Amino acid sequence: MDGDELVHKDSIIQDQEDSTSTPGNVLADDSNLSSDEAIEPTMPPPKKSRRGENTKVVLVPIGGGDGSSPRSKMEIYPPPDSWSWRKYGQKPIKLSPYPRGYYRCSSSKGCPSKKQVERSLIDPLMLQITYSNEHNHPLPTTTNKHHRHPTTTIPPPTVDSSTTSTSSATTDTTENPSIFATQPDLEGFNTGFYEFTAELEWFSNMGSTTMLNSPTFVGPKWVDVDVALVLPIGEEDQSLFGDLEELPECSVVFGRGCNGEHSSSSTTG
DNA sequence: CGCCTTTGACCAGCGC
DNA sequence: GCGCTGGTCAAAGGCG
Repeated sequence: MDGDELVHKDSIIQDQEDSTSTPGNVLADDSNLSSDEAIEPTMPPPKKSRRGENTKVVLVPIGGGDGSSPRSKMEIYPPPDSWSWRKYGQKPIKLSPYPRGYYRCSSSKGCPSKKQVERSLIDPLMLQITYSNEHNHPLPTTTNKHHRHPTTTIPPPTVDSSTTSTSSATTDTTENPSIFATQPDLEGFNTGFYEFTAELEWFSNMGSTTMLNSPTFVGPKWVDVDVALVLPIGEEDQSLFGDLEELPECSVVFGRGCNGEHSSSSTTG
């Protein structure tokens, strides 16, 4: 399961924009990423369809570089990107044992950019972030202007020894946020690709990126990933998505959802 | 004082 | 046409 291990340590980005983009030019598509949001003329009318929108799905391993058990579930930090996100809702997903968080860009009033954060079905250690729309404003120059520590009183973990290590006293994450406060050499990343990572700037912060081009599990089913971005993630991200803890009732739902698919990819150890 | 998180309710879209 | 699920809005509470 070496291959799977890779996924656990890295994140995966994929364009989920209808079929306008072909798997073949996914890499070249990065240059079109800026225009992909521009909605091509062939795009269907902007009707309020709940799917098939201009969205980018990102799989982020919350297992951290070490891939050890998640921690700091009691603490949540702002999204590890230069954008300011404000949570405006959270709902349990039918096919997912974990709730889905809805975030909206608060960097600008009229910014339509949104993102949904949910934990992967097959890999509880993976976070699936779906970015919608594009920011209609420049990236905040002041890195991490908002760095609050919302002492979100998340209900005590369901003591699920299978997924959580019940590591309560883990305040060491307070050090990691600093990495977001100091934007690394993004200039070295100034390419067409950056256009795309503009909203995923935190990815570029990682420095190391890897493109994948293989089927990836998206939501309740596997799909052909147009483009996948693999990068490491810090445990601060785990904290960020700490609120995506399993739902108490999900144990039942999860049972049917993780039939063989789940074990086929995760639970390597 | 301002901003963010949390929770519940309501509305819209999709599938059967 | 009905039911279900997903997505968004609004109100309340808490913290910096």
